[in-house]
Amino acid sequence: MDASSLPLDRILQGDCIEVMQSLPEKSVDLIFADPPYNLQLEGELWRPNQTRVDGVDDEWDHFTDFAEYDRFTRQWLTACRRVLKDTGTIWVIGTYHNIYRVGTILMDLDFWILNDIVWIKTNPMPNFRGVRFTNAHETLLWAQKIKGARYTFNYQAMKLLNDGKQMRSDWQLPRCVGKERIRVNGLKAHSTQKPEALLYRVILSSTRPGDVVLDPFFGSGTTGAVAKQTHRHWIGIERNPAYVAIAEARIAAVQPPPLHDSLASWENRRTRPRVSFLKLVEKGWLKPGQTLYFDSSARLTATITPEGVLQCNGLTGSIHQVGRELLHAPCNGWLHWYYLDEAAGEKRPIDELRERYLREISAAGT
Amino acid sequence: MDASSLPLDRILQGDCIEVMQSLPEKSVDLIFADPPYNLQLEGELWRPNQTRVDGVDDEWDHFTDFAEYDRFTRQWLTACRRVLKDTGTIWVIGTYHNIYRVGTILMDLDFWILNDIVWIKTNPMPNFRGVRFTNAHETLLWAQKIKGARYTFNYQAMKLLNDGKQMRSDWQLPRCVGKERIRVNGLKAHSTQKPEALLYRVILSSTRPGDVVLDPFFGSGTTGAVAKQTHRHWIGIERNPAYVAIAEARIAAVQPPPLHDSLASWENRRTRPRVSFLKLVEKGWLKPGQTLYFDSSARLTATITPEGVLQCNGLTGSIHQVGRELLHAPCNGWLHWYYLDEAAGEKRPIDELRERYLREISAAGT
DNA sequence: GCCGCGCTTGAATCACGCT
DNA sequence: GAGCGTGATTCAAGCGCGG
Repeated sequence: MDASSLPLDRILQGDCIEVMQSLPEKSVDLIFADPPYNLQLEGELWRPNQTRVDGVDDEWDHFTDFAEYDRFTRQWLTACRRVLKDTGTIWVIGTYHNIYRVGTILMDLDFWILNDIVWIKTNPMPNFRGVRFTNAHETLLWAQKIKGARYTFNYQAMKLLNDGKQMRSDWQLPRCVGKERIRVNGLKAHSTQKPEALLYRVILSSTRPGDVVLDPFFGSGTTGAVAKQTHRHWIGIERNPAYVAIAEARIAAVQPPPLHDSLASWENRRTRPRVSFLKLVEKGWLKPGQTLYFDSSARLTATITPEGVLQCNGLTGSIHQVGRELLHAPCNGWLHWYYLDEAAGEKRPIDELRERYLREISAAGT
Repeated sequence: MDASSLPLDRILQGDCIEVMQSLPEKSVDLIFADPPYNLQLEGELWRPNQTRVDGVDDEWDHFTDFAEYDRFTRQWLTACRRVLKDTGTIWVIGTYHNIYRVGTILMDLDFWILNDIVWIKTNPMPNFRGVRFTNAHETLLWAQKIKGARYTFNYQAMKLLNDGKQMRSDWQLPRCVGKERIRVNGLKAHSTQKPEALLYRVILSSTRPGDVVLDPFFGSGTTGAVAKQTHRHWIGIERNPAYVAIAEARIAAVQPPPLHDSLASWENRRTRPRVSFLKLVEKGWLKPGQTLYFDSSARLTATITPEGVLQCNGLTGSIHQVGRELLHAPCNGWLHWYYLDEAAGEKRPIDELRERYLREISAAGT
């Protein structure tokens, strides 16, 4: 099989080590791997209200000892290394049960760690017995195949995702719950489905549109869904046919938005102009005296001044500053204020006007 | 040297492996270790006898470095294991450069990880070149010497420190800056001085007053300062005489507050005396033959026997055992059974009688 | 339609001391 | 050291229901 025969945008059913060995070498740009954690749970766990916790006891998470887990880890990481392009990078997620062993083996196989990232869960499961600290995070390792090689890092896209400040190594995101969690007959389809927001940061930060993303432990297919959503190619490998079916249906339902007006198109365009809110007033798209609505609320409103700042309950400041006061937290005003679109008769986010402005000046420049 | 000759509240100048080997075994309750990790700059610290071979290729050199670091790590962790009591625990702090190797070796030496904690820095150094995520955290591993052994975790003290909710594995604390940072002639006395708030959580969570805390990489002495402040004994080991002098002066200046009115004192529900249900019958507060009501229900009832156990539908057992049968789940009987208070004409929880009993024996003891 | 309340649930290495 | 009896212990979200 040569590089041209790479099976793109498909799920390959089978053992990930064997399947990867059958793929052409140096052919994928990114690997995201969510391997078994080797949790080693013993006995039952009860909540204080006398209900039982439905823990992870899947067959795929059973290993006899550390040596077997290490051998397995070394094998699949070696296979990953072979299919990665020399400029490629790999992400691996885990908890203290396995991530220290994975990190050591990554280093031993000459991967070069670029960052470790902690996914801080806003809604972790508590420690019901009060005998340890609440396990409220998981760890992601990001490593490049070859130390010193060129790699993709979309600094500006990450900065925009983080309110205009550099993205840090701590990511606060909720667990995968609610509508996003896939259920079959009311039961969770996969015991460890990851949130799409997590994969969104992974894929957006370290690939470009059109790149190939491989996930050797595909599970419910979150990696494929987000890759498709962000206009990346994807390859999934999954042993369990039931998971394959679930992931296929899930990804088929994804309708990617147009590439050009999403963060997904943001490569390292460090020169992307920042837009002053005043520009929108100067364009006449918003007018002094006009009302803006915070988070689409009918009650929280502000008035635009001729200087392009907001007035709200005696408070005057930028869209970010006023938003910050209302939220009592850091605030990217572009993402919180809405204006009344009279033609449509509905509220629209002002961020759409920023995008429109950027398209205009971009068109003028070409 | 036997346990009685443990050199408490002192700094021992020397190589930590040798010094620990000279201490009595199974003698300390807690170890906090902040080991060096930068191989290239600090290699001499852990391989005094090694000579570097010129002309080796990168791969060999690279392997040699990891192997040497691992050997050093295994040596000092083995020495730690020897001096720890069987009920003892150890904390190790590091970054992605070393913590994955440390974690693996900890596990290989049969330490049992209790938690990994991420110290999220509220004021990290930015990534000036914009080529990675801002490195905004460090990792602490907390492990016990022997899996399944009893260990100290002051759950309630931690909960109080965290606004009444259980403490999580993510700790947001600033770096050591400002007045706390020790300076000599305007320069940092130690390049990696840890904040006292970090050690406060470590020591408070996992030791009791009077326990012995050992720090094999004592540096500027933060561990000793916080241990003294919280009425724990401490032992510091440090190679560099300049650091020893700084730490000694620093700790001498610490004035511990009274123990009793701080979180540093140690009391919780787990350690108060257990009450046998029979005691309430002996006191005459409940009588053989009397009826108890489960969860205040009128239907589920039980009869007290002279032996202080319950009879319920042919079932006989303790308040916990019978409750367990009724609930089909683990049950703390104190919180589920009610008795009829004839004077008040209403049902009252039997836990109130336990509280009354505890007050009586507490008053009698003083 | 909105609000508030109650129920459910989650990658979890989840007790401890006395006999 | 094993067995056994006592008894300590939960947070954020989503969802459904009733007012």
